[in-house]
Amino acid sequence: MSRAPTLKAKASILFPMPLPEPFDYAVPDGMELRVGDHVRAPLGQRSSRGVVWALSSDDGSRNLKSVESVYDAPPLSEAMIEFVNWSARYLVQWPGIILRMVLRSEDSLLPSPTELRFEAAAERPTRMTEARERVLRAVLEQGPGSAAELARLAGVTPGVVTGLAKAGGLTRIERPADPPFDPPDPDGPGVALVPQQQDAADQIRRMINAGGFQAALLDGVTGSGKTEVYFDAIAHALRQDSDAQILVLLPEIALTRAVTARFMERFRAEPALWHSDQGPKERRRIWREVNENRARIVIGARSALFLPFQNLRLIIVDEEHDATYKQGDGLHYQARDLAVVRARASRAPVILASATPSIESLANARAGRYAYIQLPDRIGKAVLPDVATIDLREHRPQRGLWLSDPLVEAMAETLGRGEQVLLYLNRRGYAPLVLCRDCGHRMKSPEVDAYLTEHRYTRRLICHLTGFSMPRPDKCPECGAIDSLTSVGPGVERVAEEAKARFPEAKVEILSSDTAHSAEKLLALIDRMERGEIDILVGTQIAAKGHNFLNLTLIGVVDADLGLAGGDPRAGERTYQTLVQVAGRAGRADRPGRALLQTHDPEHDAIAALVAGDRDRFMEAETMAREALGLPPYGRLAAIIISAKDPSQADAVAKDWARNAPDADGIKIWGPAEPRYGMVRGWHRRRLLVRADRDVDLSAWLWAWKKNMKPVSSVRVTIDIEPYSFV
DNA sequence: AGCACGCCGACT
DNA sequence: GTCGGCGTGCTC
Repeated sequence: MSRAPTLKAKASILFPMPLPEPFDYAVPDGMELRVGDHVRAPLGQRSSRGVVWALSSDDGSRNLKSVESVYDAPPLSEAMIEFVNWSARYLVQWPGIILRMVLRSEDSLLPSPTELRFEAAAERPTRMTEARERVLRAVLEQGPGSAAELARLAGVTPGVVTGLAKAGGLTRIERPADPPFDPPDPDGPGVALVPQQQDAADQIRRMINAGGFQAALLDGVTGSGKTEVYFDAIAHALRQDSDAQILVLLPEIALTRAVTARFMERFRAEPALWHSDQGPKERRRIWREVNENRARIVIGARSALFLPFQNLRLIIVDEEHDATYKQGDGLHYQARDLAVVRARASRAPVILASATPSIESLANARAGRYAYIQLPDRIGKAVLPDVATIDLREHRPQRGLWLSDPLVEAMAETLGRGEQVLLYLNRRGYAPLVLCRDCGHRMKSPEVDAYLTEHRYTRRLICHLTGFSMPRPDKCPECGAIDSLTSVGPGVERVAEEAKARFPEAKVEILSSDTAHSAEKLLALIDRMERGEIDILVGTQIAAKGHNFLNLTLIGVVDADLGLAGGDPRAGERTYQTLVQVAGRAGRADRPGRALLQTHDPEHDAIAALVAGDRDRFMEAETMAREALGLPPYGRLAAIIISAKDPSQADAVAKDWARNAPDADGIKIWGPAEPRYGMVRGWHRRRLLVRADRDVDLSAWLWAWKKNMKPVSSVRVTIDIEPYSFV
């Protein structure tokens, strides 16, 4: 008589590491495991955190190690696992690399630690001292606080606070250090939608009602009220499913304080705000709260895509065209595209919103893959500004100056009316290049192939790529000539200097990532601009986004040609989008604004279309150019970046990859070539570019290629799907 | 990613 | 004689 073998359970565990596949472990007797559970398991000499990727029965053919322990936390959802698997395959990365993006918060699986705080007690202790008196005053003024906080406020040692508490003068309260998020209220105060907004909102409501995945492009000009429309969508999603989670992706998180306030007002609860420079405590809190489905509305930068949502019912990607959605180092990904993947895995709708949609999204909308929702008109009296060009060939500023006469005249008029001016130039610092007049030596960054930018305010030369910086030397490091170094080209500091010289009475300020390096600094500057304490604001990219400067009526674009040149097929589109955004800053109130673009090429499609206010014409021209070249979305691109300390080794490996590419129809390989920054931090880089027809499964082909190549230690190979910069 | 193993230079 | 540099290889 044979006994059925007792089949034990086997768990495949994925670790957040670059391992090629999940590893198998025995499930010990009595351990209950679900797919998605967070576990610890022995890996080599150590114990590592991982996730149960699959469960099956163990045939006993291999001697497996056992799972060590299970975390008492909700498992990752099936949708999450599907998302990780799918994006790993798409991005040609081991799944553990993607999982590492998910498990970024160290101790968020443990219960929230508690912190001890003290509040005023009902009665005073019998023994009072001067120090205790001060502590009590601090509590009454400031409310409850930790011993350290109260001690600092009262100017005593923390011992006094705890002593007073022991004596009965204070009550101890324990509370979680990571306070839970309150549920949002879909019926908070909202703005009544105008008919065109209502139409758009109804379309999105129908998508939500239908359930399941669908993508939509919400195409609305600046000021058309897109935000109210997606607020309505969020409210609707919350009403349909009281446990729904909603993700709102934004490109520039530093600018979301104002947005956060709007969310708080509309939904009567704090939204979770996720971005890269949020402190570890807040990250831990948000990760846990998202995982336990208490953080219901999450506003985040691109990495919020990897948060462990349990019941994601709606994704909104605001300013979907924005280039910052493309992650450029470490893991290369395009958050807008992965948002669509994530929505599909979650069987939920995704809304891509923009006033200047990307060519990719427009093409998807035209082809019917995305629903196309338009908001053609500005709300209220605000009108789009008048856009005109100033031909720099005709109105050349004097040597070393950057503002043409017509622009200066327009500034004088505007300031004379008591209105504000924004000068836009996407270049930080004083000058983008410093060179020696005697020997022609150009000041370069030591580890990269890039020029140093002069910052006059700090009197330093800075590399914007590596962060390297040095004091501005007074003699040429090459030929030793004294005072021969000269600053070439304009940066915002230099333009501000010129504006000050032209308008000595005006209050001039600079808005760039150097002057607004913290959210507070940025808000303070924006605040002063709004209150009219600044007459001329000189700003970079950072000034182009989402503020309402009601008294701003003139935008001067110092160099509208920046970015139009070069081999980047997206340059024209990006310039156009930025110019529309910048121009859209003017005349948001009932006062019409105008924008003046200084250019050497007024006939260029992007500039001409902007002046004509004819976006469709511009997009049409760009789309046709891309189609003719077989570039995205009419073809697929991938870059293989090979880097090594030894340049000849980089060359050899790059050539080896090129030689060993699998044969396939509809695929073409260019290179190896040296990219723009051919050397970064001592690593020499080479690049292969792959173009594939639309119907080719480029990821599958790249996988075959990658598996065919033997990894060479000391040489790094990175694959970048849909690269953005390949000039 | 970690971590151990391994094979060559300057130290008590 | 040994401590330790980081190149190479493995982890169910």
